[in-house]
Amino acid sequence: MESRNIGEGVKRGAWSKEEDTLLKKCVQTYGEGRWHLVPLRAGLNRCRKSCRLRWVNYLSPNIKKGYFTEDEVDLLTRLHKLLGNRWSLIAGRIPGRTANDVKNFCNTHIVKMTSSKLVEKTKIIKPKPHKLPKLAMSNNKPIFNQEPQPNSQWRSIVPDAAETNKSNGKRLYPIQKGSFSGGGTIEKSNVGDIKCPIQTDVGDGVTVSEFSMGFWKFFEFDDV
DNA sequence: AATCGAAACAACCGCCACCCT
DNA sequence: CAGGGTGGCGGTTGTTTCGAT
Repeated sequence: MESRNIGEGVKRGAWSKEEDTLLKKCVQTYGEGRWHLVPLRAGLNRCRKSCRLRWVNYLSPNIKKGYFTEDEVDLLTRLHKLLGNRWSLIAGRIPGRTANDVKNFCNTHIVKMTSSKLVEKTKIIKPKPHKLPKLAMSNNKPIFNQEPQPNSQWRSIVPDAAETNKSNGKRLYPIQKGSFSGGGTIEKSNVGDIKCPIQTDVGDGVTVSEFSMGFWKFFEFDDV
């Protein structure tokens, strides 16, 4: 790939080893974030976005390189069916893989698979009414970070990981299953089948749609 | 060995949400 | 509250690599 200098003299195109070294040193010294300061701190003639992208997709020590394993493909396929093109969200559930990796993989494999006649169309099962223990509510909103009840089925609510479902604007709250301790590596043995959404009346006129996949459980609140 | 098309990978762009002033 | 700056995301494009002919 040729390097191009366009516009304000900021370098574009492929990164050299020297640039990688400068960026690595900078992030190791100052930490991730504050990307607008990185070009200055690192002495790089690159824009903030380019620096961030290079680190996130290539230089970060957490990145797993190489082919996707069978388990990863299996998990990725399930997550893509559930979440659609939410690449960063999917990548967050597959240790070591970046959103760009996931996106590239899906663009070359999953799109092909779903357009193939070899793959059966996913059967859509209509949600069924389902009663769950009533959630603690305040002003028609669920209260998070509550202590798990002795007999509660779910615990470790993760409000920081809440996402907005772009198709309907509702909020998705991932909740970790109580039988699994911690948020460690996803193993195939921990990942069960994706279940169809279940609608639950939690009281106060609030309906919750529930998805579950392995030790992750998603609640989608109709009132937000 | 050369050529060509497909696949894989890397990077850019535009947009949007959030935060701060 | 409004506006600007920043970070992050998804879509897209460009380049490289690989495999078949």
